[in-house]
Amino acid sequence: MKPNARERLIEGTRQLLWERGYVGTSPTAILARSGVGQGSMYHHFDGKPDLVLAAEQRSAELMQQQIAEAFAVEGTALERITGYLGRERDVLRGCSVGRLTADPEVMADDTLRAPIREAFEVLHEHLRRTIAEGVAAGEFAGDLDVDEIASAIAAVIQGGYALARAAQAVEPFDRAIRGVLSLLRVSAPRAN
Amino acid sequence: MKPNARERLIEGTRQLLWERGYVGTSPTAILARSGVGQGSMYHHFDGKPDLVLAAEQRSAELMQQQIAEAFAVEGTALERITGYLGRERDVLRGCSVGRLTADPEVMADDTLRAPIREAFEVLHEHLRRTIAEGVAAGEFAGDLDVDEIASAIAAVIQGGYALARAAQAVEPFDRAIRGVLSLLRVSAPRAN
DNA sequence: GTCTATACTAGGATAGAC
DNA sequence: GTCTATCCTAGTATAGAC
Repeated sequence: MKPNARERLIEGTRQLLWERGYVGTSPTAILARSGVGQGSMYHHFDGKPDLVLAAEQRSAELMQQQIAEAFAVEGTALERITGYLGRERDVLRGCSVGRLTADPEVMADDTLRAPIREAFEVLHEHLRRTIAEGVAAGEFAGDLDVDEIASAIAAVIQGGYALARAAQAVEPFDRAIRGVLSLLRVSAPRAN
Repeated sequence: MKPNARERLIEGTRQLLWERGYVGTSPTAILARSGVGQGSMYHHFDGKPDLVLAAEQRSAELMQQQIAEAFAVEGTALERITGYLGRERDVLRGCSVGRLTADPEVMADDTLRAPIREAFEVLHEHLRRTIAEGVAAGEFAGDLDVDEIASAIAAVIQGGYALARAAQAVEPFDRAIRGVLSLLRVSAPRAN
């Protein structure tokens, strides 16, 4: 029961976009990666942008699933945030969604940019809500701006990938994550 | 006295790399941007990788200059860090050095990766030292790991660009910066 | 639906004139 | 040193057979 051509094209394109971005992803490479022929691709999709959009939507969907799962667990706010940040990640590969922010073709086209924007909005909303709960529970300092902290945490993840890739080592990513978590922890009202 | 062809090729390539990355930067585009002819390019450089390396080195050099300037000012540790984070930046354009971490061709080649790695090392070192001074001066909590905080701050900058580009708005970048600074401030020993 | 054949443009580099 | 002409391959898409 091998997956159908359409599915394989989406997944092949998704992988290539993740590794090489929009310009770096050629139809020829997609066909080779997906193991289908030229005609099959143009039967299922209008062309490269159409196929890319489908692949982006898939990546965004997967990211949103992982976010939902990570934040659905029981625990304190700090535990849930720590859990999401500590998820198993192929750090040197980076983020399949964040990678696309580097592509001018994607950023310049509102349709192609939408899945990226939405995935980050969903992450921000989960972080925001969790941080607000933590503040309410006295876990974090009450004078923190929840949107600012949420953006800082999301940025640490994305930027952590960049630092790690530059060093070709996972350590800078892990350090950055531990750093922001230690700041969050230390921000706790003196009660603790 | 227009700049010579060599200089214009480096600057044109630097701009294109910044916008479009390695695969997205074609010799043809470089020539158009630089206003020189084909022969001129292959006279001064061995080919695309050689020219790209020169352009990368220029970007890394500029980044290191800006870092040195920002951290050379008088002030508390927090003021110097805030100063660097608040530097004037074309946020939606992103980081000319960080952009290249997305390129597999650059990351896979140690020579092409070196300028990126070094620029981030220099930034890390300045942040690390400044944070250590802040801890010594009682500005920040003493139980913070300076390397972790330095990595977190560097990551917020790079990740902030990604968030801003995804939203096509500067606000997420600014929020992330304010967020990490507020955590740093709030981490201060209760003395304040 | 999927394949192969074909077409056209652009990427990347060389040769040789000036 | 710089330019134009030329070359070959790969990117992107269409046509039409099976």
